[in-house]
Amino acid sequence: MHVPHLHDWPATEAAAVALQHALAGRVNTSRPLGRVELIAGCDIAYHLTEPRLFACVVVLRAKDLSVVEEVAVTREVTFPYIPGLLSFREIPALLAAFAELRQAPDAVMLDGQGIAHPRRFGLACHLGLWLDRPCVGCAKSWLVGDCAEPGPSAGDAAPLTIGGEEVGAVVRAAAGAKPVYVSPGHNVDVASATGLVRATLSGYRHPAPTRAAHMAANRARGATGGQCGSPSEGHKS
DNA sequence: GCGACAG
DNA sequence: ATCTTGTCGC
Repeated sequence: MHVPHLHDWPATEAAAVALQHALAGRVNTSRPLGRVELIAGCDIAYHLTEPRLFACVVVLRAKDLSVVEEVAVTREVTFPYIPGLLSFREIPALLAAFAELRQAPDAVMLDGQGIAHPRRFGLACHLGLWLDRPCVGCAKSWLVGDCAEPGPSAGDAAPLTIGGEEVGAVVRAAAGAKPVYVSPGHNVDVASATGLVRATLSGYRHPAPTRAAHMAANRARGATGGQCGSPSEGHKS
């Protein structure tokens, strides 16, 4: 799919924060999600010893959650991990992966926060702006906000708020599993973001799109990234 | 007194 | 994110 240029990449933490403030105002989380036939899940796996990462995008048919396309790319890590600035580390590679996609998905889901972010500009917001497409954040852990423990059953959810404002939901994707933190990234409202996650539950801790992407990313790494041979039988020098 | 920091 | 073995439960 075609990915238009949005901005150049900042090299410093201060510049990145400034860019977040500048772009946050362009995020739209007031619109319900329209028809979703194709949904993309994306994730990244890191090389075990080198500063390199593997970005993967998996497109699923919303109807039956079957995989229709998958693409993986590898890139050099160019930005450090700083809580609140994750997108600057992972988006460049994700964009490269999306650029190789044959079909443009109707919605995107990823591991990370949307507006449930200190500056209301999490990974899902940033990627959503770049792709100019509905994007939902589905993180494995808390970053900001207040919430209650969701019910014990799959699909149970509790609102996630910041200063009284509802920014997302904590969703139990599977009974007996730790909940997931959902928040809209761009071109989706809180209800639709939560609805999309609940509509793609597959019996595991993570919804199908993000789960498939996570596995695909690890597979991509395995082909060239992971260590080879056992630690004890490595070449001696 | 204060204290969750995405991946 | 990544390292890590066995183990408890369906």
